[in-house]
Amino acid sequence: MATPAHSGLGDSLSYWSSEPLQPGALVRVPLGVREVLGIVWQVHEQPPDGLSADSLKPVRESFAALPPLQANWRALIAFAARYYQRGLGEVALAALPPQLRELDGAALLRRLKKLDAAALGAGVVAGAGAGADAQERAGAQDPGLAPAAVVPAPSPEQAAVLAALAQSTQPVLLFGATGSGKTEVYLRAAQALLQQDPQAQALVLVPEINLTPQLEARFCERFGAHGVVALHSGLSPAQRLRHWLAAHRGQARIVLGTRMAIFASLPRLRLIVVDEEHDPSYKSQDGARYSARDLAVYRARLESGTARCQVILGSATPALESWHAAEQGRYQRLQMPGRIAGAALPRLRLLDLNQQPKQCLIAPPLLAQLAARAARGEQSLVLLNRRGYAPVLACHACGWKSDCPHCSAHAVFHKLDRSLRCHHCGHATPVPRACPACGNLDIAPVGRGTEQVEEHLGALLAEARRPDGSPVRVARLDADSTRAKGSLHSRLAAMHEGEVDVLVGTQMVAKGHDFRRITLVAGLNVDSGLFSSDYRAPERLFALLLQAAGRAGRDAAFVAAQQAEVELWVQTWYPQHPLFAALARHDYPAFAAQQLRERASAQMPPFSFQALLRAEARTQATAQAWLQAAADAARSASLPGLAQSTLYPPLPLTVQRVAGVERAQMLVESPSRPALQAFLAAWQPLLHALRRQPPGRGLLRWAIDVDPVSL
DNA sequence: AGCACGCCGACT
DNA sequence: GTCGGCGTGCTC
Repeated sequence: MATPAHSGLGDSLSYWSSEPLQPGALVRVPLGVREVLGIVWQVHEQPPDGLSADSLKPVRESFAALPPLQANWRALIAFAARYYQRGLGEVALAALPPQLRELDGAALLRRLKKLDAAALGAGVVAGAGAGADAQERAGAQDPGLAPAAVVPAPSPEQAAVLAALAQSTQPVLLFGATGSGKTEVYLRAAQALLQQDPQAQALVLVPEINLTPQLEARFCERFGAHGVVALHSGLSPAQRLRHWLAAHRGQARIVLGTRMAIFASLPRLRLIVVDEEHDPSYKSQDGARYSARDLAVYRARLESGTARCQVILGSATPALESWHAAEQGRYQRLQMPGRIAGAALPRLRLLDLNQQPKQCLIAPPLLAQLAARAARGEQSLVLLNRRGYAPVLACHACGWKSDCPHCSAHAVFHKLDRSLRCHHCGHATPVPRACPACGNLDIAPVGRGTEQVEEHLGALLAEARRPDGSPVRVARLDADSTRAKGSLHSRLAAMHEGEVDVLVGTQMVAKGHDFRRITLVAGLNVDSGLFSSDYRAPERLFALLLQAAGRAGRDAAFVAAQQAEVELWVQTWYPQHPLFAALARHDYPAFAAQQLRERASAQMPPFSFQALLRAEARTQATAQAWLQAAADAARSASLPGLAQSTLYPPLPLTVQRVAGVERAQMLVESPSRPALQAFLAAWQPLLHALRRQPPGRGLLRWAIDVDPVSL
């Protein structure tokens, strides 16, 4: 009747209970020597499939104070487990707040009482803990749906989209330029639905934890803080449990979160928003490798069985998969091409590096622009997708390079703390005085990172002045500079206050942040995105540059007052590349059409479906041998779906070794999703068995990645 | 996945 | 003599 967190064993285990239990009820059951949390999945009158009644252990206790997990939630979990080829119990239990696993019935009851008392104190919900009761009252009290004082009137574009949303019965792809006011559409769509149904709940997903606070602020401002909770891995275990319970008991009307929030228990879910739906962070890279965006679409359809549940995928640069679905009519496309209040879209300025002095990090015309804009009190954003000072340190005498001892990658030179750090495994060593191989003192950094750009800009702009005559300030924003808690916030605040004129950073700076005085965005090292072996690289580059460009010129009044030229500068050796032509016109549809033509002719996703079998072992040969054995086993068993699928040869990953572990993978591709699914489902038990046999001996881990986003 | 048991190297 | 390394196997 319950499902503990297994992988090798069947999907569910059976227990007996003297009390009647409902499907979805949370229980504690004995498993081996310990007692674990389980979910009642099915209730049988007789012990199922050959189990005798006396071989069953009893359910220790059930959490009667909590309403059971609903059928729709269980269906979502079951689908995710099946589709992504993982154990049911693993997916189900990973979807629950970890602290729930530690609590017994009495402790949970205490927690619920405390929460209800606190809520009562705050004048919110007076639930006694019994689920339906709590949900009734949550709805009846309508926590915080009073609109706040200043609600902007929707623009004509927003109004048209909202009208279309009200009629729509399909998943909606909201294709809106950066700065077109998509968030306002989410807010109003949520408001409309929540007002229609006093118990309805909305789920809003964002790609990164960093983006939740500002979105939370927007929603709280509009709806009041009571009914709004966040759900992401940055919360403390206690907060996470509290917020999860609020959602599960129907007290939270709006749940904001990262990809994991797609599994939140929401008994009255009526709206799902996936903001920046193209963002690769929606694809989980460990455990069950699910796509929160794809599950959002599935979940909305599931919920629609009971009542209307709308799903909105929003982006200025949709994933090609989503764009293709809209072209085919599976999704309804709604557009907001203009920026609110008539703000201009940045003009593209390509800097041909062939025409510039050799080895220059920042071409003179760009440097002049940065100085000129700072002099006028305008801000600039400089984007470079590499942390550290230089990606590698090298000895020119003997050819030594600062390789990580545990990974097949260079250790990055960080000048600020004089360390060599591997960005794959975290291994760090002090920078050597001399070449460790030949003793030569002349070892030098090769290539550039954000630290170096910050340093050089500081030096190059030393003579430049701001309007008040003070020196120009350069700051850096990347994972290193924001490691300390709260430092991201303080750096962003400094940027907002206008204390910083030029902000150098990794793609972190491109996301979401609303800086009013930015008029120039520059991309320094973008060419790797043009010719990468990863076929999704151009898509990602286009999205990154357009998203970064979207940071500039958001405040139309400021731009007008400054008479500023809002520009996106890109340094490249290939200015004639077609990607830039589409970028110059901000023409995502043309770019997407061109990319989709290429994908179609090469039979790549979304025109084919892929899965990866990944293996990790001490040696590359072991990993590959196991993958080969897996392929051989599949062929000799002629598994279903195999005839319509292609198994490619095992290959090492691009970064072959990480933290001393060799990694290899094998691509499976099929023009038919059902065929691929059938094949994977039949393959999985073979893989489990193969793990035990000779080729699997040295294997450390294996996993299937369905719909992988990086190869 | 946890978490036991179980059999071989460096420490109080 | 133990502490503990992770290989192997089990969980209704």
